[in-house]
Amino acid sequence: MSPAEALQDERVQRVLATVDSIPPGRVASYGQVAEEAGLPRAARFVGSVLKRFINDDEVPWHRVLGSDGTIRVAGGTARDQAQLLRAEGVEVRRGRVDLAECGWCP
DNA sequence: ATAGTGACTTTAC
DNA sequence: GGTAAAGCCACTA
Repeated sequence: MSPAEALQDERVQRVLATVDSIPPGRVASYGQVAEEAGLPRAARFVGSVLKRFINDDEVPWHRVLGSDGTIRVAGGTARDQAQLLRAEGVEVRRGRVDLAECGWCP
């Protein structure tokens, strides 16, 4: 494995680890996750990674939302995300989550 | 190396 | 409270 390859893989691993570290019943924004992962402004990158891992049951991608707690997901995936969040005890209203109540505080 | 793209964020209207 | 534009990072072609 080449160094560069390992590096980009490490970034992904970092993001996944951060998302996995989000406690149940809590949600975090892309920027928040990116910052904790060591990529202060790579919120877009975080989204891209999560998109690739939607089929992965080991990653709680549904706990990651927009900066205002709004679900920035396209398609029917948003409904699944809201449903998953509700199943964890997160109150989802009109495609939105109350960050003041369920926001992740690291 | 250049250009285009994306589940973002912030500021302004 | 929506819509628009610019800025940001990393990836892919």
